[in-house]
This record gives sequence, C-alpha cells and structure tokens, in this order.
Amino acid sequence: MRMKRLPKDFYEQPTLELARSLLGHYLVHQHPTGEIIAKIVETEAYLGAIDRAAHSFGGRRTNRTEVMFGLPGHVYTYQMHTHTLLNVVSGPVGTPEAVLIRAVEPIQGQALIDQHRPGLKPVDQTNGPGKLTKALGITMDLYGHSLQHEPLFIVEGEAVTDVEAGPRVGIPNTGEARDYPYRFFERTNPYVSKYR
DNA sequence: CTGAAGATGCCCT
DNA sequence: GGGCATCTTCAGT
Repeated sequence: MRMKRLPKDFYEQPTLELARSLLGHYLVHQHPTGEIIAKIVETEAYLGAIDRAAHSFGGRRTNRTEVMFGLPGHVYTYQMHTHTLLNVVSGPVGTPEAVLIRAVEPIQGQALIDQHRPGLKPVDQTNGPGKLTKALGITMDLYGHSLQHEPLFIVEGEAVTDVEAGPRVGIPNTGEARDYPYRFFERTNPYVSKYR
C-alpha cells in the first residue's frame, strides 16, 4: 500500500475545505500491539471564535482549548463522558479552529479493532466519533501530538466524489450554529454515523 | 474544593 | 425515545 504522509501545508487550508479534503484519506495509528489504518468518511468543522458550537467560541482560551491556538495539523483530543474524541487542529496560529473526525472505515488491522471493540457488527465498530477512537486505541495521551510523526498520522488515501454536507450532530443548544452545514460525509459509505 | 455540563454511546422500555 | 454511565474541564465559592 502506498503510504504518502499528508504534508504540513495540507493542514493550512481553510477549515471548511480541510474538513472536506480529509474525506478519503487514511488515518494511521501505530498501536503498541500493531498498526491500524482507517479511511476518514465523516468530519465536522468547528470555526473557533465565530462558532458558538466550538469550544473556542469567542476566543475562549483554556488549558483544554490551548492546542487549537497553536499550529494546524496537531491533535486535539478531549473527553466526552466515557469517550475520547479526535480532532485535527486547523487555522493559523492564534486562530482556534479544528476538524472533528466523526467516522472511519477500517482498511487494515481488523483483528486489533475486534480486540478493542469485540462482539459488534463491523459497521458499529467505527461509525461514530467515540467509537472510532476506542477501535483505533486513541486516547488523551495524544493531546497536542503532531500528525507529521508517529504513532498517529494521516496518509494519502482515495478520492471521494459523492460528498454531502449537512448540519452537525449533537449540538442542540448552540443557537444559529446548530444549523450550519459544517458536517461532511461520503454519502454512500455505510460507516457514516447514522442519525440526523 | 465543589459541582455542573458535555461535539457520546449503550441499554432499556 | 429516555436514562445513565463516568471522566475531564472550568467557573464559582
């Protein structure tokens, strides 16, 4: 398999374009017990200061959001109840934007995924932001990690043509921001998270 | 220090 | 369709 790592400047495009562009590329996690590769099939953009749904809305700068103010192409992980969620930091330094990875399709390392999420239909192992981090073994340890390095990075994958955009998921109390079409997904891909 | 809230998912009815 | 698990963060005392 061709494994061309996405260059630093890939992450420098505007956040909405980045969210769209990430679809089809392969997320690689070199887990201690083996390598897992999965194709990104669903993303959401969070536009920082001007986006009420973003943690960094209004320029809110805390320990948690700090990494979003830094270089694009780094990892913003955070905990949602019992789950870790994975974001890619976007926007130039000082502009706290990010792209949430919402769903992936396994390409390699199925045995490991089965180990992390046993007894489930394949589709149910990675069709959600909390599910995929568990399946790939991604934890809060990766907060601030650069995607230019091991053990977590993104390589060039496949072109995706049937992209659909729609409202983001799970942000009911964010006023106007609730309806912004900042969610992107491969329309025909069965691993896209279902609802909405 | 305490408590409330949350970009979720799973299990129950 | 509703309740709840279970963790971290952050604002308020």
